[in-house]
Amino acid sequence: MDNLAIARVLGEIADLLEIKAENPFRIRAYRNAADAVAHAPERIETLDVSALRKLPGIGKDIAAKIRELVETGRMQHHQELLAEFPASLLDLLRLQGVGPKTAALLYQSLHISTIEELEEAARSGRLRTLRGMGAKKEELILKALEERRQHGGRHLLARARDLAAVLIAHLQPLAPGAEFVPVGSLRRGAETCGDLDILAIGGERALIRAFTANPLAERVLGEGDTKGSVLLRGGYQADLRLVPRESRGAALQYFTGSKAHNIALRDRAIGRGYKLNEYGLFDLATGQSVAGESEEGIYEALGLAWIPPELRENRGEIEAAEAGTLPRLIARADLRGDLHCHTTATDGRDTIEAMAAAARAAGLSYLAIADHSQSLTMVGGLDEAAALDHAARVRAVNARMEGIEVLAAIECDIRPDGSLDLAAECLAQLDLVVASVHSALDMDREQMTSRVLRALASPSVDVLAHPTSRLLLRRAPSALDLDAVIDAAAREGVALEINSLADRLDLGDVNARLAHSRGVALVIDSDAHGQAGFEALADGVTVARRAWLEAGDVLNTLPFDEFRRRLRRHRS
DNA sequence: GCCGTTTTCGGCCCGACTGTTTTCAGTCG
Repeated sequence: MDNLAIARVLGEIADLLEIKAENPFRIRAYRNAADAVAHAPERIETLDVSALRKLPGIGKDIAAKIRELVETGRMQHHQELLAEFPASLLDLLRLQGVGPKTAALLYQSLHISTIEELEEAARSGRLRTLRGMGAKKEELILKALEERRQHGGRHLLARARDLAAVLIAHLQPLAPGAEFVPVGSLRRGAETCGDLDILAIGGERALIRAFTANPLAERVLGEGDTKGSVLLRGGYQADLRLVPRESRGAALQYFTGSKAHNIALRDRAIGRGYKLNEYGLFDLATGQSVAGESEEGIYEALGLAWIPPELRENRGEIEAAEAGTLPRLIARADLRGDLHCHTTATDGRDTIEAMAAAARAAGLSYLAIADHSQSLTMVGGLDEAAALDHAARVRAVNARMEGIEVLAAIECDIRPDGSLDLAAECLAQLDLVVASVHSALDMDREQMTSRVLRALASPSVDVLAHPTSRLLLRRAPSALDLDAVIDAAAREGVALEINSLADRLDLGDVNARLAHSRGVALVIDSDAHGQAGFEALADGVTVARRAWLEAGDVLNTLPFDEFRRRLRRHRS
C-alpha cells in the first residue's frame, strides 16, 4: 500500500468527520496526518508505530490506525464512518460551493448521495426547498456540475505561469504604478496548480472590475472591494487581490502559502505574542504593527531566515530557517550542461547544429544529443548502425562548433525484460547513455522493478531518464519500487534525471529529495525536442529547488571536464 | 486527535465574500 493510498483513507476520515460536524480540531488532526503521509519521503507501510510517531502530526492513535490499515487492508474507524455515509457523498465536496454542511443537509433531507442525484434534484428545483438554499444556490450548483464535467481541476505549472503572464499583461497598462505578482502554488513552483492567485500591490479598486471583465474570463465568481474571482476559459479559477503597499510583504507571505507553512508560521507568531495575517505581523498586546512591508522582515521578526517560496511546504524549512541551515538552492544559472535532447534524427524538430546553437544561446557549455533507440519505431528510433552514424555526425558538429561541447549520446529504451535496446558494444562507443522506459508501462510492481534494476546493472547506463514514466494529470507513475531503484542507482553510480518537460517533471520534488538523501547524483535535463525546449530547464530547476538541492548536488552544474570524469563510464 | 521554552490539559490560524439572513452560516483559500 503506497503513501498516497494511506493518505487518501486519512483524508476521507477527515471529510466524513466534517460532514458529521465533529470536533474541528480532530478533523484537522486527520488532515495534517494525511498531509504528512502524502509527503513523507519514506514508505509509510514499512514504518512501525514508534517510527510513525516521529512524523509531525501523527500521534499514538493515528499511528495505530495506520498500522491497522497496512496490516489488514482496512481501518475500522474508516469503515464505520463509511457505514454512516456512502463514499459517493465525498464526491459532492469537490464541487465548487458545496462543503460539508451542504453535503450533510443534502443527504439527510433529500437522501442525495451521488453527483447524479444532486444534478437531478437541482434540475427539478427541489434544492431550493431546503432551508438556507435558494434559487441562486441551485443555479450555482448546476454551474459547478457543468464545470466539473469540463475540467479536472488542476493544471500544469507551465500553463499556469503563461496564463498569469497574459492576465498581468492585460492589467499592467491600467495601473502603471502597481506591482503584479503571481503567488500561491505558482510562486512555490508546485508541479500542478489548482488556481491562479495574483496580487496587485498598490492597485486601485477599479482594477478588480477590469480583472473580472478581462477577455479570458468566462464567468465572474465574485467581486468585492479587495478581491475579484473569475473562471477563465479552459477551466482556471483566477483571483486578483488588492494589497496596500505597506502590507506588501505580509500579503506575499500569506498568499504564497502553503497552507501548512502558514499555519505553522502563525502558530509560531502566537507563541511569541504576535498575530500574523495578510496585513502584517502585529503585537497581540498593543495591536502595533511589527513587520509587514517585506517578507524578510516578517521572517526575521519571528526569528527565522527568509525562506524561499519553493520550500514553504512545512517539510522542515521552518526548523532549518531557525537553525540557519537552509540550503543555498540551485539556480538556473548554475546549470552548465544538458544531457537529454532530440533532433531530426528521431522525433526532434531541429538539426544537431541548431540544437547545439540554441543550447549555447541558453547559456550551456555542453549538450548531449540523445535521440531514441530502435524500439521506438513510431519516431524512427535508431538501430546500432544508425546510432553510430548519428554519433559520427554529432562529433563532426562538435569539431566545428565553438563555445559548446556536443556529446554523442542516445536515449536507449529499456525493453520489457530489462535488457537494453542496443548492443553493449554500440553503447560503449558513445559518450553517454541515457536509459528510459517507454513501453509496457502497465507491468506489475515486481516486474517493473526488476526490469529497471536490470537496466541499472548494465555498465553502459549513465543516467536513468524520467524514472517513473508519469505524465502529470494524465498517467500515474508506473508501479515501481522506487526505494529499490534509488538504492541501486546509488550503488551502481547511475544518475537519476529530473526531466523538465511540463507534464513529466520526473523525478518530482519528494522523490528527488529522497534520492539525494541516499547519495544519488541527480541531473536536470530539458528533453528538448526543438530549439525552444531549453527554456523548460527552468522548470526542472524549480523541481530541484523544491527538493532542497544545492548546485553541488546536480551533476550537470559541473564544468565539462569535471562532469565527464564523474560519469559512471569514466570511473572504475 | 495532536502537542509541550508558561502546559500531560487545554489549547489548536485567519479573513473575505456570498446568499439568505436581518445578524449570520457556509464556503473558500
